Amino acid sequence: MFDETQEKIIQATMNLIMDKGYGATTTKDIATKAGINECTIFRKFKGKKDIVLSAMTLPEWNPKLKETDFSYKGELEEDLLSFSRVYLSKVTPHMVKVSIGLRSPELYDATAEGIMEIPSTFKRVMIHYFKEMKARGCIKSTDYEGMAVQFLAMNFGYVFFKASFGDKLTRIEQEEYIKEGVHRFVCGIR
Amino acid sequence: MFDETQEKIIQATMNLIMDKGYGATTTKDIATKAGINECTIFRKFKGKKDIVLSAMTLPEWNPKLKETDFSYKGELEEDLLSFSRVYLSKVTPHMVKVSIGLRSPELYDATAEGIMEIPSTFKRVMIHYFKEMKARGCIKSTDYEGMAVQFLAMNFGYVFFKASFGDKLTRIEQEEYIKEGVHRFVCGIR
DNA sequence: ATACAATGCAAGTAAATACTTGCATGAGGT
DNA sequence: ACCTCATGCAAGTATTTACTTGCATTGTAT
Repeated sequence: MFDETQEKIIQATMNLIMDKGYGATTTKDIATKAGINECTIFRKFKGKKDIVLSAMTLPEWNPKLKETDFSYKGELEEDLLSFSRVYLSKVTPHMVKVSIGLRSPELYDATAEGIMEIPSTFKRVMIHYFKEMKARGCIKSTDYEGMAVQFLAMNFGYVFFKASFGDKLTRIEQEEYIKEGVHRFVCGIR
Repeated sequence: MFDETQEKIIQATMNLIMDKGYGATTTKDIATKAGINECTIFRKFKGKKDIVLSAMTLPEWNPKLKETDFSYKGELEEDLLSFSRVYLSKVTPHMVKVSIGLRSPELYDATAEGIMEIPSTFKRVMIHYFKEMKARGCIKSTDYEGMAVQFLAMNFGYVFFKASFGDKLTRIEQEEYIKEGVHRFVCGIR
């Protein structure tokens, strides 16, 4: 799909975007970081925007979340823990930084819908799961959407904090956070 | 502190930053939105950056959260609900948009510490509260930090989603979200 | 009325930046 | 050995943008 040079350019571009944002990333920056000449960028891509658009075709920079990524076997705590792990394997601090760095009028149209897809899918899957578990009598409330958004927020919040503040806000590790967090969440809905 | 013209400029600048980010906001944009001439900006402020720095001296654009903003009377659900309300009165979708729009290398040093202050204070207050409630026997776990971060994430996540997606991800209203969410959280820790 | 402070207006400057072009060079395949 | 293709290099262009300046105008307080 992309040759070596193009990959170096994409890599450099996305790393710079994570740091400084799209607008503040110059093509000169990109060339330096990629170890190539600036004009090579324009021989390989139509323009600066095209680099990002190309990156978006790669799962590395634009992970997709499908309903089929989730599986469960009917045990609340175990299932939710697995949902968290799937979510956090896609929505990494890395990806959060990218999607914030991409916020720019020139890119808004191209990226906006894609960015909402992951939380949207996750919410949908969760609602479906909660409904099923309610039917089986494992859950007390019928506030499916509320539970789904709360569970999503609990997971996303953690990643966002790690992306923004590193270990400065909390040193709790991801696995520990979700283990304890999911446990409390399950106690709350059971 | 600031005269009428300066306030118009600050208002226009911050609104544009919420939309497009600091880097993409031009002084021409600001002048147009404020209904003034571009050169007036530079008569009133040292430069573009100075507008933002001036805005940061106003509570409207840089809300502070103090430990004394929180009060409680020892009833878990009631207290946590009140904590949520205090948090959400400061961290509005508005403010989330501002702090994301401010992400820019030129402003990083000036804003970075301030941005972490609110979650940091909130976490500290929560940990203190949970410790006290544990001592009173109202809570089972001793994972104070985990509970605090989870509670923070639950609140922040909701605001962030509203800021990013409006009502497109969920139409649940804030008050309903925290009422149900806090209730489940309390069941989870009690 | 007069003085003064604030602002508009028009024109301009210097720097940054995305993007271009013509030519030289060098490595790999045939 | 030769050809081709990718890339480096150097120079350049057009545009945008933060910021400046000199002068005209207006509103307000004395």
